[in-house]
Amino acid sequence: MSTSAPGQPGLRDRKKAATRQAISDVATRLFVERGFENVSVDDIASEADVARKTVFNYFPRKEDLVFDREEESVALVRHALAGRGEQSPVAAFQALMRTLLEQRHPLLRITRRSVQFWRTVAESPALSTRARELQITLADDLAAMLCEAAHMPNFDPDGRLAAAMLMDTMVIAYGEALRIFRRKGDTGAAFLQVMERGFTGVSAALAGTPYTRSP
Amino acid sequence: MSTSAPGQPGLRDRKKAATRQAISDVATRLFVERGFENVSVDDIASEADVARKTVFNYFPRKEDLVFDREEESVALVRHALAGRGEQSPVAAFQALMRTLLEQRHPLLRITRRSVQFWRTVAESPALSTRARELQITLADDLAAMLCEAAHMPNFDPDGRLAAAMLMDTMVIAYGEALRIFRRKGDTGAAFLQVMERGFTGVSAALAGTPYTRSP
DNA sequence: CAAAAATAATACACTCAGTATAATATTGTC
DNA sequence: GACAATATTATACTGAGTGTATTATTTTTG
Repeated sequence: MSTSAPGQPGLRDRKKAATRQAISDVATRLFVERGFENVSVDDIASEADVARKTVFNYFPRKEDLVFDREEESVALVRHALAGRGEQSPVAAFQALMRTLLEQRHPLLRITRRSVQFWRTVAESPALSTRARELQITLADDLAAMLCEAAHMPNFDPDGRLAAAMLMDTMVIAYGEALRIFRRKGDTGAAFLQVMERGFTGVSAALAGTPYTRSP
Repeated sequence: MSTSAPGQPGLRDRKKAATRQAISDVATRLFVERGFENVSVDDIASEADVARKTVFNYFPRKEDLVFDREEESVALVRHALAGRGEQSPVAAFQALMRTLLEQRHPLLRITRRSVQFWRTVAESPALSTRARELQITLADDLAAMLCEAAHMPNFDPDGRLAAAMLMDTMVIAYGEALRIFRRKGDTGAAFLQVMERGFTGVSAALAGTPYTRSP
């Protein structure tokens, strides 16, 4: 059997990716059809023609079948903070979010799919809990990045406060945008309004700290 | 057998309270001794000389054996908002927290016991998750109370934003106070400093809304 | 006081998530 | 083709949480 070109994924890796995708697809379909709580990992495994253990192999927790790409948000923010030039850490974060919103980036854009996704999440206690856990993780990561950018130790309460408030702002703004979208079919200026209100508060809270000073 | 005076708890209720307390005590002891994850509900049941089902009867989830009195905080805030006089809802909340801190109220006071309690929580993923869930619940309750006090619908994003930011502020201030206490044996002004910074931000964020206007 | 109604506690059996381990099948490498 | 690496599977286990029917105890009522 011929080996593929170096750097290209081999047969094994392609099969792994396919298996993972197959499991994920089956799970998504079943969750939408019957709700997260009414689908067991056994159901997913047998429907995907795979051993139960294989499911846990790719997705350590059942909830991971739903949430499996939080890293990209972290990467976006990290990149923005790294190349923020003369901006303060907090201002850089805010500028990034304004840009993402302006450009209708997938991360913040509301679509029928995202509405359905978050409805599924809202209907499941386990998924709601997991979503909040992920928010905490993101806030922790954001806090660490803000602290580093501001040359402060990463337990600094001001950094944690900034991160938590920024995260709340985005989550609540997104939630309001979802709500408006459900009623009117588009989000109007709701997202931006809530977001700017939150940003005002964060800027005021952190005024006079390294988080709002240029480097 | 004679019936007790009306209004007084009867034998049945006293036994219930005793059983509940006994289970809770055993659980607390075992959790401190061996850690939350290393104690099964079976362990607690047999040590407390009670059926496994009885434990779940009183404490539907294992985590409830650790967190079992969040209502009193809600009651405190509700009472303060109800009798706030000419203060705005946000100002009333802030005034309440300043008072509690000033008076070294058990809810905010840091002691060796609370340090150990939160250490136990921090060492257990399940308990940390549960603590976060409770924070969400409290924030939701607070949001509902703020919205009602401001005569706004309870899905109002401004109310949710205010509640989330106030809750974050308290949690982070408390966490910082815990940290300082562990290092220096008292909390100094850390709690107040973080708290006031957060309050500044919340007031700025909600400026011009019903949440910061007198009724 | 005795019988009946109410309910706390128990016994038992079950589902499901998640883990551990050893065996088997498949792929990559020489 | 042989051998090493690893993905998958079979099997069995722990532990949380639920459902149900039964027993024991308390309260109420006649």
